[in-house]
Amino acid sequence: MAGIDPSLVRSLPLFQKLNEDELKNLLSRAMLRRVPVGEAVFEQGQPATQFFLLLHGRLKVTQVTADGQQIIVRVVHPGDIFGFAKALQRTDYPGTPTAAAESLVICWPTESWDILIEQIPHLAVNAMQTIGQRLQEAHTRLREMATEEVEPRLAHAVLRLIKQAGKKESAGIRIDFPISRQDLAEMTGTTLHTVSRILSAWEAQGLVIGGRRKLLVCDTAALGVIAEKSSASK
Amino acid sequence: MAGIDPSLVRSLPLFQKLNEDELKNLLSRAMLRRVPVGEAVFEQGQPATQFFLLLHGRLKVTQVTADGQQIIVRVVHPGDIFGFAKALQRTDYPGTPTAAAESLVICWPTESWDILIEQIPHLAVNAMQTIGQRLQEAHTRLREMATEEVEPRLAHAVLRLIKQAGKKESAGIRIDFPISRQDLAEMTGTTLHTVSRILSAWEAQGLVIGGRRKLLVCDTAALGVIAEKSSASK
DNA sequence: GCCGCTCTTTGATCCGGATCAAAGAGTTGG
DNA sequence: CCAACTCTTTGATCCGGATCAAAGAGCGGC
Repeated sequence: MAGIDPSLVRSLPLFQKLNEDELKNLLSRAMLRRVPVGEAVFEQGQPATQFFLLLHGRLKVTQVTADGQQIIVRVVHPGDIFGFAKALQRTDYPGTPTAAAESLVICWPTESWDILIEQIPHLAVNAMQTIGQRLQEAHTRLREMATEEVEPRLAHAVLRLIKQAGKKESAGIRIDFPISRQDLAEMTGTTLHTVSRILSAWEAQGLVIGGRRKLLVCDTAALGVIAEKSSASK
Repeated sequence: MAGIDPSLVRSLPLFQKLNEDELKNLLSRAMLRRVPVGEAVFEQGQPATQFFLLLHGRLKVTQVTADGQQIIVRVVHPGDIFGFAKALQRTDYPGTPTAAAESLVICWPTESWDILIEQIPHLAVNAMQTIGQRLQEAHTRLREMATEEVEPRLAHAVLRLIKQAGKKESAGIRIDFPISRQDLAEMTGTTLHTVSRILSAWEAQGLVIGGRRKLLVCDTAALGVIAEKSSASK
């Protein structure tokens, strides 16, 4: 009913294989929603009534503990589907996706999931791969958290962000959305103080250029070395 | 060809809905394999040529880093499918499942995955849910690693093991497979020394009864309190 | 342009838990 | 029943990074 323009999503790999009618049908069930910076698409613990696709912008997915501690479990990039709790046999959302930049999402009611899967078998495969990749990233981060010190962990996190959201500039590669020291701390399991100190040190060595909610990486290779350096120097 | 007895798997929820012929067809493509204690079903990094179902026993899935550090990513319990890298768009196995107890697994060649999915749509749903649960567990552990101190983390890990592999006994609930202090350390991101100290303290308080590769939990509730205690005492 | 806010930087101190070291305790095989 | 492992316990020391504290710095609003 909303009548989302098919051209908005035509370029996404997920929909590449659909014909005009299928795409129209798909979009007829959906709604478009703008999410201003700082606003959450939904809240952790709420009943999962919709699932989503990010068109533009960037979302940070956070989880909070009972005592108010927060971590960033992942970043949602344009083209990613998210909030499909239904497929995971959940009735509520496990985290809160907050707009780090002005964002635009497509929403479907959860009831549509089964119908969509049936119409687009490719969607099921895609969803499975998506979850699979997230699982691998989660395991990688777990291993990092368990075995590495803070500096290599931060280097890994920054390299991942560059790979997922890097934008080439003359001076280096910029992380293409606003990210604070606090955010980086919540992604690596440390404090903003420690992140700040490390980034200052990197900046002194010319590896990165910092700034308020900004980060520009000048020497990717050097970061890679830091990321791989083992804590055992022997 | 191998002719696995259908009665072996009939009780598993995964196969409940199949009729006799479907089950026979399914098993005709599979092989049965015994895995003695300490042996790996496959090795991290090997090309994924098969996927598996654990019938009996228990497997610890480990990942090693370049510099030889190891962590336990998860434990595979009877009835779980594992090693289905194909579904995740991987060509090699991301971890090494080692038998913690004498185990029995069913193996299918990866080529069978697509055929099986087609014949048992339920299998796809099941696989998706399985990965979904693992993802949630991974995120939970990430949050714990990032925000909690060692003692609550260990308590959470033990409680999870009890839920997944607990066996009621007169004196409490036993973790139903051999698990060492080193294993617990690799599950919680600490050292065997610290695990040993904490378990000793718990034993002194009557919460658990330890032993060589053994653990019996007497007071689940008290462990729950430890697990939830916030590091901030204010 | 100046005020107030949020975010970042840097210094000083402290502590949880890693590391180093070595002695118990079960278990297996000869 | 003893020897040789492997696994666990416990003590002593040390240090990475958390915590506490406070001073910059960029940015938006009026």
